[in-house]
Amino acid sequence: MRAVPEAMAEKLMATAGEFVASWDDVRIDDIAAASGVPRATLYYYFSSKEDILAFMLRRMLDRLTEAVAAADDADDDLPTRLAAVIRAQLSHLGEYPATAQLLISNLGKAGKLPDIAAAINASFHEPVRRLLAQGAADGSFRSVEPEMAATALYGAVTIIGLRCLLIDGSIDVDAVSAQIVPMFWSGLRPEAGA
Amino acid sequence: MRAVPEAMAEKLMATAGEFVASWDDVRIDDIAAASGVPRATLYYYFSSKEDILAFMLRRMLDRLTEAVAAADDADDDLPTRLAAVIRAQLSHLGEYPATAQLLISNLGKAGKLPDIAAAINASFHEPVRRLLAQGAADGSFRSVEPEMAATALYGAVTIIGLRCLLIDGSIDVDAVSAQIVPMFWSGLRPEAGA
DNA sequence: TACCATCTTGGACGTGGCATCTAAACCTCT
DNA sequence: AGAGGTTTAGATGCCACGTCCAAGATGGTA
Repeated sequence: MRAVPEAMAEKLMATAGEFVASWDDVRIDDIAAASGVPRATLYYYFSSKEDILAFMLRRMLDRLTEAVAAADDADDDLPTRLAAVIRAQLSHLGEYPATAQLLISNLGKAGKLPDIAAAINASFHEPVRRLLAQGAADGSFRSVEPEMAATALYGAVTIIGLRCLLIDGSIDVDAVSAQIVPMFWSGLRPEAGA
Repeated sequence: MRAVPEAMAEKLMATAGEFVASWDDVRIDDIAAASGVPRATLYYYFSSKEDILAFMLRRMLDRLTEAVAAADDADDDLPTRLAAVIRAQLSHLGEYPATAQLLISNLGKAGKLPDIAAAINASFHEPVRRLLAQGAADGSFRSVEPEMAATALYGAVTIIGLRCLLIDGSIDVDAVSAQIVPMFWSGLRPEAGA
């Protein structure tokens, strides 16, 4: 597989919004027209339509992985770090709404590609799992099974982000964080003093 | 659209497992062969391949809606009812793993069908939202925004269920519930007395 | 400049799967 | 027995994907 030129990658990512409706209904010619990259050129770099999708998803997830890593400051305490990671994930979903929706809408195809599945894990699941495991060990968090708790958080954050995108068209990261982080922190149990 | 005979519906649901790999890679002829329903007959009842998928998803979701409604006993207190609803959802995912995965893998296609989206809402989101709203009003739950909290729970439960199916091949409802219900209830905050 | 490898692109083409159509059975009533 | 709905096999049209080719552009090197 040839290395995709940066200019072309940008053109593709910029037009991802056109394809959100339904990947199956998008023809290769549509992708060519929307991105300005001729069809023959697309096939020079990509082996199939699915390969184009995989490229866009991988690129989006790689950026997310970086953004999450950058947001996680090892100097802070664990609850702060967890909140920062969740914020970064939400914020990234809001920044690349089209590719994010593309990812969710095509989990089936994405799941078949091992590297995409690994990228999802690296961006969403693994950072959270690590923080939870650390926190369970040093008492910063209640002792929960890190694996399952991480999955729960991943599911909650992703679906909430997606729902915001579908309903509002964008994500108000501050407002959403303010809602959900305390919920993760304190649960649904009523305040003792209330 | 003609009413699908019950026998045929059962045949289709029974063979859903064959199609999990990737709906796109399944040909109409494969569906015919696997289910024993001839191709021409399929087209007598369904207008397209997508329509067959929609039918299976709708049927699965309708059953889930019923199962959740049946599990929710209005005589119990709200935390118990919420736990029961979550159990029912998990249990149903485990009972129909093939269709459940089919649903998640094809959210994109499902999203195009408004009635499927409504059915997802009716099965997963709405029952939880109602309980949370009630609980916030009468003090059984901490006062959270029911809309967002319901989405969070829906995301967490669904993704956890799916992950169990992918990794273990089945869902141990008791074990999973025992893990996540306390987590939803008490959050990640360490026990005061710990 | 001349040359070569790589990239870029338009257009023609083969293939395979979806969906349609037809017509022949096959019920199940009345 | 006749009418109206159902079930089915097979032929066909169509459309999108992916392949191929041949001609130009580009850029580095002798």
